[in-house]
Amino acid sequence: MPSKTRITIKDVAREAGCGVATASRVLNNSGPASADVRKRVEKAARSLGFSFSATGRALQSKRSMTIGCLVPSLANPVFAEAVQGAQEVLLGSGYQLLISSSNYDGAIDNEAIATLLSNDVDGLIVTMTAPEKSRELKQARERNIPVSLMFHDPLDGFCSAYVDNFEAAREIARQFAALGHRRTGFLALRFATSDRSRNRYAGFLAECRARGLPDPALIEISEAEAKTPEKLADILREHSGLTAVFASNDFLAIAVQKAARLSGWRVPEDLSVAGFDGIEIGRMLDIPLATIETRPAAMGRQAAETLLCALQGGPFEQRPALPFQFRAGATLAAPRPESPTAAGIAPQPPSVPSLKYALKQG
Amino acid sequence: MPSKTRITIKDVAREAGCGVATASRVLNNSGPASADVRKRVEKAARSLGFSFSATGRALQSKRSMTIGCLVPSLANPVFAEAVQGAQEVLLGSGYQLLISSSNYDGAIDNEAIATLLSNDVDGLIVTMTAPEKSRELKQARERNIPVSLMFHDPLDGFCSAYVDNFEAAREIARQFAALGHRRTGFLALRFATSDRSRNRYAGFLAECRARGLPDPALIEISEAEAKTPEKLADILREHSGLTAVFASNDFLAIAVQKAARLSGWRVPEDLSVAGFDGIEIGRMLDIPLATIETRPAAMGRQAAETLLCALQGGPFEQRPALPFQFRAGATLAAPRPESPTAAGIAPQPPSVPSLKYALKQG
DNA sequence: GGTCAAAGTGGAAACGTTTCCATCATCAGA
DNA sequence: TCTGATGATGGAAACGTTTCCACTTTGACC
Repeated sequence: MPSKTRITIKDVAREAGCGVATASRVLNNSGPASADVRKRVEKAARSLGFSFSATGRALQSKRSMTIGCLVPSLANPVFAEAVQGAQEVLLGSGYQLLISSSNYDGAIDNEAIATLLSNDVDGLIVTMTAPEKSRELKQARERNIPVSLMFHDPLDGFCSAYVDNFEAAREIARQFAALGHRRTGFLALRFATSDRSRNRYAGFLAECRARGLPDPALIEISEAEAKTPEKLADILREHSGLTAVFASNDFLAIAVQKAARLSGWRVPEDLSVAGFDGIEIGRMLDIPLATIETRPAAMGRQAAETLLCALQGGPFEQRPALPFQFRAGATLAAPRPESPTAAGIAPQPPSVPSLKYALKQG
Repeated sequence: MPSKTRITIKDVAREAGCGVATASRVLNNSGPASADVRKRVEKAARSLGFSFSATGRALQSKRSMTIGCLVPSLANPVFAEAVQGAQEVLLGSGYQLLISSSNYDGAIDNEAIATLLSNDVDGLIVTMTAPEKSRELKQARERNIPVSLMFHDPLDGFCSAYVDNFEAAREIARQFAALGHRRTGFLALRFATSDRSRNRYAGFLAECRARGLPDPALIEISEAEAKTPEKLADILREHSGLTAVFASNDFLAIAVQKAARLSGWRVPEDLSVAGFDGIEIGRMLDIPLATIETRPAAMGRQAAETLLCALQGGPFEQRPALPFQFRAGATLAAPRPESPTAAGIAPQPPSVPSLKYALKQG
């Protein structure tokens, strides 16, 4: 077998009959060269099929043209879309995305960052369990490597592309309250490891208290339970008396509807349900899902843009939180009047299924 | 600002009072070293916070410990899950994933591969528009870089982790036929650029013909149409007389149901619908979606495993196609008896909503 | 005490690039 | 014709590793 080894700039220079310095200048358009040698070098490069070794370049220029990206999991469409957004921004920039995922494991988070750092990434885009106490993330800053967070509230010296989970959750509480719900619950997945989940609960709780309503029940569930409607139904039955449930993401909200159906409850007549994230499919459902609409791709784009700006010598500055929007669905209605706590409050018709909405471009 | 520059093995050697060769041997456990110097080097490395530069290593060892991965888009959960699967396999292996996406653009596909190659990747995992005619992919082979395809039927010298779309689509045709459907349609997204979509149609068509049924209508739609149920409804109305539609993926199948509802049709009484992929959410729906269940994550895992095996000196061999399984839902029923073509065929009850199923581990 | 093998050690080359610097030719202006 | 400037060119160093090789030290055995 011919087993061609890599073709280097030396090969090109030899073929063109010039020095490597000249070949480099020609191929990079980075210095003077006669028309003659220029032609020879270009021809040689083409005929040999030469392409630069990013490694050689990185070593000499101290810039790897690589950006590290860490997310909990690409199996979660929210993160996958964010990465896709970042990828799109980076596409024409010359930067490559080195990706890692931790499967929601805090220890792996930090390991992954260390690995990315030792891969000489020029910047980092990160969503992780506990950025505020990550030694590795601090190391990145000490090395003057810009770090863009995604989905997290802004932190110390890092920028973040995020949506205000606290405020968004308050909006859900408002919607529930406006319909007359008093006994509500928050269904939390990965509460311990997700600051998003915690912020959503905090906002939900704060607004309920501000309105003099009882504290919402905090119902933590495992991933296994989240994807098994039967188990979910059992859990919901343990929390009888709830008239509205706020699920910490849309997928969970859809599972809750399935669980409700298994228990013989109707949504929204017997139970109102709201989600979070605003995945596309929620609008396609028979009973469109009420939810907070966010733009994960826009977060990825913003994180990448901020980073790119810093890498190109511009300022590295925090931008305002990305907008969210309440999407009315058909999963919300007033609680049944026979519920004693809701007595006296006039029931309202459920939201119209397909409401027009628009989000500012992210 | 202190602006610490990178700490190299030279710094460690100086701090430990030994040569770099010795420091390297200690830190890699790759050669003899006295207990004394070993201790000094390790202490120095720790106190300086040393970590290897992957770039320096790559340059010298000619192995970048990096695997390039190209998919059409991470916004499609099928691909995102596949990448996640690959990532999981690679996690402990020391290999990093360098990722690219082309947004279904064949030109970008090839550019992206060229870029990955110039990043000295040790292997490639690829899903693209036209692998069979990609010059860049051939280049990879000439450089002896192993290439694992995903989702594509096996090709020339490349291995592929795939599911047999042709056979799977035949299964859908069988299910339709068994219920008595004659006038069927295939709803195709990105037919021109997706061999998966084409293979599915081919299998569907072949089985219909084998049974003496009329050719299914091939209905190509745009992405904009796919995510706008109103437009989809218009399109479906143009193809009146169809009693069953096979959508080329689950998301589309769900959109079809929405569209049918908009037209006042009921699923499955007025229209049977089947999807493809087997996304989790399909099972949570009010009317669970009949579909072909595949395991994208398993494809990613297999692609990565095959590659890893080759990179570690083992054989690089094609494995059999990954299993698929028909998932019965509630979106399938016999056509209405008033349909003249279906007269005389006994209508069957719709499939049970929640059928137990199991897939062999991928 | 002398010989030899083994273990310990560090200098230097190599990987592919870019860039600094020195050299050389050319040419305009005096 | 000479001077100085300008443009073209290539040698060599540097980036951070690993590994080859040569050298020194140690210790065992006769």
